[in-house]
Amino acid sequence: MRETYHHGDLRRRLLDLTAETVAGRGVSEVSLRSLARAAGVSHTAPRNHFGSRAGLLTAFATEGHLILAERLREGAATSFLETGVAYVEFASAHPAHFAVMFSQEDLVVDDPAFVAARQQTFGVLCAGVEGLQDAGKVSDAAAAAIAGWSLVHGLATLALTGNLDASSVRAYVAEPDLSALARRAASMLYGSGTTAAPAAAERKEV
Amino acid sequence: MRETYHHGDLRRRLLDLTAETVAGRGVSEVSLRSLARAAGVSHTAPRNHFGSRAGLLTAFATEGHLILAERLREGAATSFLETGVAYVEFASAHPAHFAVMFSQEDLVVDDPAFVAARQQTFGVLCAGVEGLQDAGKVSDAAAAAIAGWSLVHGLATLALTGNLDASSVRAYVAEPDLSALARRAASMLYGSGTTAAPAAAERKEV
DNA sequence: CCCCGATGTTGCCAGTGGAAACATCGGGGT
DNA sequence: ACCCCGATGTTTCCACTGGCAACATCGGGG
Repeated sequence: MRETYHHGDLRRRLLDLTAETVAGRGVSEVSLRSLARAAGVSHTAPRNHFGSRAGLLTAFATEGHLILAERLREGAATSFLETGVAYVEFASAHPAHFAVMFSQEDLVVDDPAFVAARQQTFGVLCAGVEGLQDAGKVSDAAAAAIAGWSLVHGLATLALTGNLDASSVRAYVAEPDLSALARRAASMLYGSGTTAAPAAAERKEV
Repeated sequence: MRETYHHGDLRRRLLDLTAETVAGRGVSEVSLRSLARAAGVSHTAPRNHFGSRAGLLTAFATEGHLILAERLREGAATSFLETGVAYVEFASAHPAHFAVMFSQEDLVVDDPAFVAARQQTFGVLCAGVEGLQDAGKVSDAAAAAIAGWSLVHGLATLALTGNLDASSVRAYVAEPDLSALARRAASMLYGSGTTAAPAAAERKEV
């Protein structure tokens, strides 16, 4: 009843080890050989599952997009603002996945599974913007889409890379909770139209 | 009258080769040895100038921050909106520098020169936000600072990593000019307070 | 004039990605 | 029930890289 022949699901184990390594020491420290050692297999075993280092990172990024799309759908059920908050919360909860997903470096960008998973993420975002447009809450839907996505993506990126902590901007933001900060910042963009009391908004996120 | 003893300014040459390599094939393809070969020197010559691969990338990132800070000062002379536009235009004009500056990976983050240069960038941004606050144009200066920086940083990041082109969001943005797109998106954030006719705003940028 | 530090070279080592040839396990077709 | 064959994993090899140590060279300043 073992899931695979010899190891017992080496593929799953390698993806988990990737998450640990990226979160702890950065994506550049991810090597097929070190992961193989950690999993107790020979140094070419990972190639049977991912083909190459880029293949491993692509599979990892694909996993990330599937999780993110699910989180965005949950947020979208509440409001477009919460969709953005969910975006930042995903980055905070899965920093390793987030870092790899958008690196576009060392990724097999035309991998079918990856492209499909990424399309799910984009699909939820675009659906949210269409909702705003239909409700007449924004005049320039294109700018709203780009601005909203850029804002949450930039906030997540800056927070994860430590640039928020290291900067003198830190003097402005005593806010330790990234979710609350995301809600405050995003409210500035859609403040009048989408939510009157952003800090009190209820959420169903895990 | 040669600037250096043997090569003629190997340091400058290596930084230029780094820009070419990062822009063309990604930061992971930057190796001290390949750059040394391209410069026609032995494989350890770069170590005399940068100490290590991380040292090279840190020097490269430092150079980027000095350029960015200068561009931001020019934009800040016009308006805070133009400061944000200048941020995106820098990323577009110097994609290699931008990618390395915020990677926080393979960087000697406590390098004094790097920290000082980064502080220049943050200083200009914070000064711009203080200007907005003093003018009473924003109520929540902290959120405004984070939101503004996040928006332009996210837009630049998404554009450079190709996620803007690859996504179905592309259906919304026929806008080929990244500067104009940045102005449209940023206008949504400060539209009422800082500029009435964003598209017509004059600029002194090069 | 000559010493010494900046600059560059040669040789070495360990770690890595990748490929080929081979071994093993066990499910499915017969 | 048997055995073939593909999935999984191993062994062995190569080229490239980062880093270190010992050495060579250049030329400005004491």
